[in-house]
Amino acid sequence: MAKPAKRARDTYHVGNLAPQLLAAARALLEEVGPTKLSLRAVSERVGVSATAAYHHFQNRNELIGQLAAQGFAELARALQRAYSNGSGLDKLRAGSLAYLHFARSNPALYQLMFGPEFTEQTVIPALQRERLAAFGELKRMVADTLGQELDSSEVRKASVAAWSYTHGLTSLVIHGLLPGAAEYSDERFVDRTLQGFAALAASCSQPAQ
Amino acid sequence: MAKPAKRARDTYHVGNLAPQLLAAARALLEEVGPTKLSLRAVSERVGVSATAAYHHFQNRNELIGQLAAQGFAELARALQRAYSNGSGLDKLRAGSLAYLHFARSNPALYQLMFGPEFTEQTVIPALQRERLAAFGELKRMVADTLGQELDSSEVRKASVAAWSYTHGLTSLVIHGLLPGAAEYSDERFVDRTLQGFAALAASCSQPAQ
DNA sequence: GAGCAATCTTATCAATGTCAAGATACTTGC
DNA sequence: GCAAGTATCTTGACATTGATAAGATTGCTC
Repeated sequence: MAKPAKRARDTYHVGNLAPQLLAAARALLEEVGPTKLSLRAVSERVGVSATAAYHHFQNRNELIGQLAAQGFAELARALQRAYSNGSGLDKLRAGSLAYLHFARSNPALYQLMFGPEFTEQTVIPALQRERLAAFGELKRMVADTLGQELDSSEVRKASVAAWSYTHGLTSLVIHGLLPGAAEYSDERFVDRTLQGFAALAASCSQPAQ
Repeated sequence: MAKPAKRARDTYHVGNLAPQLLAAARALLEEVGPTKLSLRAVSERVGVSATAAYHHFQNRNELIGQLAAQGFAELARALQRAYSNGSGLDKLRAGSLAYLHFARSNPALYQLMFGPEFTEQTVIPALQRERLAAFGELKRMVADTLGQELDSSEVRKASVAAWSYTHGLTSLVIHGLLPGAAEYSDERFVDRTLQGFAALAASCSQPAQ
């Protein structure tokens, strides 16, 4: 039986709060957008007081940092899956597709992951770690494609190039800066952009008439 | 002489406030970062009450929207200047350099320009206009390089590719996701990334052994 | 079961965006 | 010139939010 319950608050949460907060924040993030995620709204959704989160996270930045870290971990897994399932030369394209697909499925999370909240001072260790892990996954893909050492200068340069192009395209799509960003398919964006690169590369190798 | 000045507030600002607010906001933006720009701090810097801005801007979003629009206008000019000063095939590289240089000179502004604050609903007309103008400038550059019509499908695809790569690289550098983001030169980033693309393109054209 | 540490709540504060109402400066018709 | 009206600016206030401090509750340990 419950104790006398004279003044016992009937709403007293117990245990396992951090994961629940993260899950609620993750869901709320996509509902309200990356700039409007408030700790209070997250706490209310879990059914807990406004300050309970401070016993599990140092501050708001650590909570959204964990969210972003979680995002990078998922992105890395998606890349790995796509690459191992892809065939031949299409493997890198499959990686790009998976990258874009992840971002379009979690637009607010993606914006948070690359958002202005995390500077070199305010980045939390978990986020830094998952970031590097995701980039490492990409480097593995590139090294495999190029058939070169993972830490070679070639691989580093090509990885930055691949990441730049994919992240840039994704960022433009997510922000709605490209016409038809809402309805077009992932494949269309990726393939058209690859065609664009081919055209640029061709015009660079052979001087203009 | 001043009037009796019995209750006359000695701090009563007059005229030309909007440009002053924008200038102060622009400066403050780079000092405190794109997420911590408050209207009150801007107003205080100009020496005006906290709510004076509301007679010139509908809300905070419109003020920072004007800032972002201003940024795109400057970016377009920088691109144009670089392209017209460049020589031969280096013209596109000169454009990329100018783009990266602009962003590294105005990192907070750049993050604001591509930040999560402006969705398709909350974007103001001036920002939309300057965005399109800047992208138009890039399309002109690409059309000239390819020697094709400005509104051709080829040019559109190549422009998105060029913008994706440049924006992606810039974004990674600005956010400090690339090692040595602070000390390396613009040229180093751009040239190494272009080398990376060349390596990727080569490995795609000739199947792996 | 007493003591203790972890967890959760309530109360509170400072900062911020925003609105409403009043005060001040500029402009326009006469 | 000046009175009326409009644009501009200020004061005052409110709701929301991140954060801290202090007290209440729970579960663990001996």
